[in-house]
Amino acid sequence: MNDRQTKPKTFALTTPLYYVNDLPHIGSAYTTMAADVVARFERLRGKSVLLITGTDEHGQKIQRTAESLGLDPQKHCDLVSSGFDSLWQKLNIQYDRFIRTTSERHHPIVKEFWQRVWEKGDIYQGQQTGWYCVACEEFKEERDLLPGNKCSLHPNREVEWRDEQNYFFRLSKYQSQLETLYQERSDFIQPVSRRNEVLNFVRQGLQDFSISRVNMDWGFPVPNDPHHTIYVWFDALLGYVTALLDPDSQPTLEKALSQWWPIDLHLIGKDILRFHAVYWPAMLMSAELPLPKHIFGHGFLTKDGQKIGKTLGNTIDPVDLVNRYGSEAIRYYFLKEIEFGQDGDFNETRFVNIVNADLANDLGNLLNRTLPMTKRYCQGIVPNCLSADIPDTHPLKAIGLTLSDRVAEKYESLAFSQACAAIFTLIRASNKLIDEQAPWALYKQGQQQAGDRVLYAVLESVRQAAYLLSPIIPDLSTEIYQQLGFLNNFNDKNQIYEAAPFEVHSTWGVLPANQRLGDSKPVFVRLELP
RNA sequence: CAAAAGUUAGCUCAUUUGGUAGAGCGAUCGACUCAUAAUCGAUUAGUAGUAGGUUCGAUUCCUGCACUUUUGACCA
Repeated sequence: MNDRQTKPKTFALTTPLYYVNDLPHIGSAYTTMAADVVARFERLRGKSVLLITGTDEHGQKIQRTAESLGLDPQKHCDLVSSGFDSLWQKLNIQYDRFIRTTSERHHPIVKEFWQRVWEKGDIYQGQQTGWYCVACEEFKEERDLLPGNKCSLHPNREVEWRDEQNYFFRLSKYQSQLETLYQERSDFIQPVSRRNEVLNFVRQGLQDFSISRVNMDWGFPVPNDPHHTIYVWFDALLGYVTALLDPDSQPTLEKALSQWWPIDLHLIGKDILRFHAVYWPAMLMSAELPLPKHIFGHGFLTKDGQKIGKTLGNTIDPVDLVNRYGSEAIRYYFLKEIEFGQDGDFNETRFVNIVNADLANDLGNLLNRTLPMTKRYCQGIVPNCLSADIPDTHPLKAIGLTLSDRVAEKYESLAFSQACAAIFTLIRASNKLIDEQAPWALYKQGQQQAGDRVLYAVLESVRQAAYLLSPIIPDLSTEIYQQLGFLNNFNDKNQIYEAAPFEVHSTWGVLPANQRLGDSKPVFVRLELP
């Protein structure tokens, strides 16, 4: 504790700032749930945590989408942005900052950063020439065009020859610095497969990229040249910086970077890896600012083994999903059943089966079969039993003694699935112990102490499991804790560490003997198959 | 076309440095009754994509082929 006061441990992490071109999809929900789990885990072990999420709202695509809907761009952004926010509420995401790139505090930060890079000599005016597809809003390589100068994605539209002045960022200048970075900090980009992608890309040689657009005004003007608008990515990445500002502090780089910088972890989908692993560090090098510690690019989701896409019409609506099944089931499935980092599949039948098997049958029922016996044979209080009286070789205690360290290691490496697997070995062993020891028979035979030991060991194991699972299923863990007679609420982010510190509650044997138990009822109701 | 990753029980995945493969889910049978038809046990199944090579021995190393996925510069 003293150590904590003299040297406060902080942890800042981000989700992407989601583009408000459309309503949130399941992929955004997936990233955000994972980020929330990391944030909750770090808070649980006593760190000061800043979880940043938000929305990216500039760019021509937004402007055009708004127009097509007959809306003012800002109005459109407000609507979609609040859609993200309300989904995060439904999914029980405890973010600390929600940054919108259209917020007025963001502009001075972007301006100042631009200025800094400009003074470094890393921004220059150049000519962007090439075939431009208006529908894509992209310059196209000649080799990608269909016969007749048609865009391959929009075969009914001819591309246009553009020759425009743009501002460029000297990315090429940072090639060797970036390569050194990847070399010296091999865990900067995770997982390894993502790192290799980046290494390959960078090895091929980096070209400068344009960071401004003309004929577009939904964005920030380039300082001293208002005909140009700052390119949306340059603006968006800096949202991570603006988000660090305290609500009442001045929007300056110095203020923003004074407290939480550098970011410990950028959690992203693999589609935006390059922006975070190449452009972003180069921009920061140019501005002479410290770099984030880790970038983790997770995989994509498929549905029933098929790529998800609007054209296929097989999208998963996260709002619909959470309305039908609740946040706990969804959080659990995506974190437990999908190897974080790899691509993963969502199949509704499988989802229901897994969640029922683990949360209702194994975990929920374990508590629900034990509490009634405790009521009947122990007057509704935790059996009068000391952990010290239970040998370390006891089948549950033996697992529980090393579980905390193993699980913490898994959470730290973002191996959520493996964390769950480790915890569930304890839960399954508990169900097994009850069957083998048959405490109801022990009590009927008058063997009170033997029965008490069984029930204590099981209740304590459920408690430990609930505690360690709380970053993933906080509502369920809270319900379990309360049925065990605790008052803790795992959603109370400012007090959970003080009330139930990790060093104590993550270990086995802390359930107080004679504690009065709460009311018992199933903590997780089985889901119906679709 | 090029590069990278992958192809292990019906499904989702594990198998630190090569010694004939494991878990969860599902299925079948049995046991028990404290419990949310829950739990426990047993069974089930894999010539580890394919064809070769190195080796006493390869899922694990090398090569060819097939299939899947990703990347190949500004698509959040």
